Amino acid sequence: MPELPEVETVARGLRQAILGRRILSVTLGKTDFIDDPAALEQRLPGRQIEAVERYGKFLLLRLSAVSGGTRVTANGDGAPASLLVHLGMTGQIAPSPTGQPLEKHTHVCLLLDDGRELRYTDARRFGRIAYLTRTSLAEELMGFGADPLEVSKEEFASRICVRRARIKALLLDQSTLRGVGNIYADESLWRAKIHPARLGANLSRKQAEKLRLALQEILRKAIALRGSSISDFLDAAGEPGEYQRHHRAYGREGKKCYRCKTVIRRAIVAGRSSYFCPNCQPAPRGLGVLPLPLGRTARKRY
DNA sequence: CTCGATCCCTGGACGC
DNA sequence: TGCGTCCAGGGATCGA
Repeated sequence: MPELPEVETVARGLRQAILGRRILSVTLGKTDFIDDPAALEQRLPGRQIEAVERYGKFLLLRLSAVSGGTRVTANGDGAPASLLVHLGMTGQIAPSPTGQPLEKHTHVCLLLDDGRELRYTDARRFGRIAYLTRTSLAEELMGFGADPLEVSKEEFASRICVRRARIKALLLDQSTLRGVGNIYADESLWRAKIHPARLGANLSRKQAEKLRLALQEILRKAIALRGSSISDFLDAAGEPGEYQRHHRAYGREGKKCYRCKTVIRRAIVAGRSSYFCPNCQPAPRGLGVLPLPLGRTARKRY
């Protein structure tokens, strides 16, 4: 489940591997997760990969203008462009030697000028790929929230402490913060000792700041360890991450809290499985019941 | 504004 | 062994 640290890991790997390469041709498999498949086939060949950036959970491949002969036409066809890639749940992107058998669920192959292929595989196709011009990229990036690694104390508080939504929902909301997913939301809430069902507006400034610092420390450590590999995350070199060994809440239902030995619980908050310590992360007042993961009717009082 | 429900999709886990 | 069912989850969308 690629979140900010995993996508950052992939971006760093790609930067090492494909920066400066030119795209010669495009081969597509299933395209139902690609915004405009024809645009990939027609607009990518001839462009050089000039930069690999991360924006929230998106990878952004900055592409040169089309070189050689082709002029930038009035509608901007040859102008610099970019390829936006979201890995969804199971997306992987990595260069392979041409001729190596295709992994199952390979849906995009970009033939590069060094003889390798940049391949995108995605079993569930929850990912997204889009060819974007300067204008459509700008539109795409509007509406994203703050970078959690850069956000200031003041901006974080102003985005969280005025909201009536649950803090778990706010952390997951890409228009509030960009890049946080289920794992790092739960980990940062555990570290900051905040229950996932608390409302943003009910957090004190001090708690919000504690959460911001916890989130930043966790994201930095996770990047240093090249992300969390839960089921199938692999970086651009095909290597798993290490941060899953440091999880304190996520995936630990029924196990003891590292701080207080209380059994970690799981409940559905903001529509997602949420792991928390019911002792360290006290439930907000008035929270009667939270749905449990199994069954629509099964409910439990906290 | 915020909520839950629904859909997308496949592989893995689990029950029988 | 094999089949059916449930479940994971990021994001879009829609109605309450």
